[in-house]
Amino acid sequence: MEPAVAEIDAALELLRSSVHERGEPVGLVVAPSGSVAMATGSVRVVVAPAHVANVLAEADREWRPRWVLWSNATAASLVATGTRLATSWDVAAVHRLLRGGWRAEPARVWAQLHGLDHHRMPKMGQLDLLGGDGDGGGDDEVPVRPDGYLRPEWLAGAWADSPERMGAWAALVLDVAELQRRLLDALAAESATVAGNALATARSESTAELLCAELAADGLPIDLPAAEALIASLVGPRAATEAEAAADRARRDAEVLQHLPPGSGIDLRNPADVKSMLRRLGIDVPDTRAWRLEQMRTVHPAIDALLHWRKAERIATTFGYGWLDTHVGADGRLRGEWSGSDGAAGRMTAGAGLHNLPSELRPVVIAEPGHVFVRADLGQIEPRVLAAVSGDPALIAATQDDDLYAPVAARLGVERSVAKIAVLAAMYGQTSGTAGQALRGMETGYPVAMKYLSDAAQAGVEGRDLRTYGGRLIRMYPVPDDADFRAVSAGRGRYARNAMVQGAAAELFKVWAVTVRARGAAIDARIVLCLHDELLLHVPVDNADAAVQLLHDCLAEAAFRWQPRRSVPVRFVADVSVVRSWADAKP
DNA sequence: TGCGGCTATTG
DNA sequence: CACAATAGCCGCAG
Repeated sequence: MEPAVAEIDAALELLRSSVHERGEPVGLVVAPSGSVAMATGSVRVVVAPAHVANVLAEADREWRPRWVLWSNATAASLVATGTRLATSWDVAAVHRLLRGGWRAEPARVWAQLHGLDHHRMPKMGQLDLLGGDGDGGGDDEVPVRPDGYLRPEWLAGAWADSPERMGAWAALVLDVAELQRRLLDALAAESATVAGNALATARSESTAELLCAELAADGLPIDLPAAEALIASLVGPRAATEAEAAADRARRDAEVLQHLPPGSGIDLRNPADVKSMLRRLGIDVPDTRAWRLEQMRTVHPAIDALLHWRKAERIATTFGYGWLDTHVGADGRLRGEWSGSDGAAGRMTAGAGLHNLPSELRPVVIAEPGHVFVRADLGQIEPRVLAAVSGDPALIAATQDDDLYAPVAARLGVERSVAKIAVLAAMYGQTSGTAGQALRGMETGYPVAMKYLSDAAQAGVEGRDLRTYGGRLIRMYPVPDDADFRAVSAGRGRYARNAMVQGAAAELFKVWAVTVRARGAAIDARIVLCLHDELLLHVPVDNADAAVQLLHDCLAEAAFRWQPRRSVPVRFVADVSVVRSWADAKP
């Protein structure tokens, strides 16, 4: 039974006052039907699908609450019906921040917050053979069972069966967020240097999930005819039938095979075959990767042909017509799945080739009529982040330069190129080659930063968990007994060393991204791509200059918010350009 | 059918 | 290939 409109208005007014007067966050859930439930500590309201867009738009604009969501699936369903929220507390994102890993469904989050074994969570339809109630007992209308676990029926969707249940589900997510907030407070109390800003990270990571939902829905503008033409130029016209596709494949293969004795039966797609082919040509290589074969292009014509074949084959299989058909809509938008934080260090990831699009294909990423791209990438983000998180005074001083490697080279007394290798080697844990000599200079020149990195590596080797500057848990595990101990633990050391830098960089990047998202709305600047240290905005032509300024201003704001207690702040720089095609931005 | 290895691409 | 990621194809185990 639906409440009368007057009742809803009265309830919304109560909700508004709890947000306005007490600054309360609002739990928000969306049922499959499109109905929405909202809850504060004292008020619950359910809104029918027809009114959701209007009610949420006004509430978001007028009340500005922090919306509490179970996950970005909620944001995705809202975006699908035209609602974009300003800020959120994403329980799944915060769970990943607090505990590492990827899985963060409500049942698991709830169990772990309450100290319950998540391996023993009740499942749907499970009979309790020890004689208890099969459904866990207690009141079905309450989401929590007497044993403390959430009801599997509710988790499977029964929460949406009635307005009362929806209200309870929205109230529950609010309780979960409060428990998470307390854990973050405790974290800050126990380790002010490492996780003092974990609460801020929780907020920016949450809002980044809203951004991900929008990125997935909006997509990246592609000139579809240009893309078809480009692919055709690389692998030929689109095959009409399966047989035609096979013939095209055979024709490409023949370009390589013609350089070999006939009937040698080489499968170019089988690396072992290719390797034995090379051996018959008198070439012995440990593997057949392109960088290794590159130097041997002139040794035998088959090698050059093979490398060309590999290039075309990649377009044909991964970035060919099938890719266009699957991921580019009729509206010319390339859409992929977005994740706000991957399992390791917390970078954003994307599917559909959005993060590994070959540079050859970038020319077809073209702004829509009346629009331009404003592209910005952060300069030398990782060493600057290392300066910030380690607090190394000399490295912080180096960040004041537009080119951080220039003062580093001066301090080490080496060429700039050597300084760059040394800094990167320190962050990645490289010890071999030319890096070794330069690294010794780093030890004396930047001891604080180097100790930060070696402490991280040591923790990794010993299997001790770490937290990034923003509070993300980097889970480390003991090296298994049967493993090659030295090799595996060295790998763990490199992984840990890098995760602390890459993870912190990802956190700063997301603060920047959500700041741009928020401030950019006023000039219709939409983020259409996030690429680890790069933002691509799609902007009306007339607002391009404003967007350039916006990107710089938001970086300054993000850097300030991200490193709140530094008396000498690290300087971050962005290279910004206005372009019609993404390819035009390439330096 | 799922998984590890190899390969290619990106930051 | 020093760190991270997605993705496709191959051979092999089950």
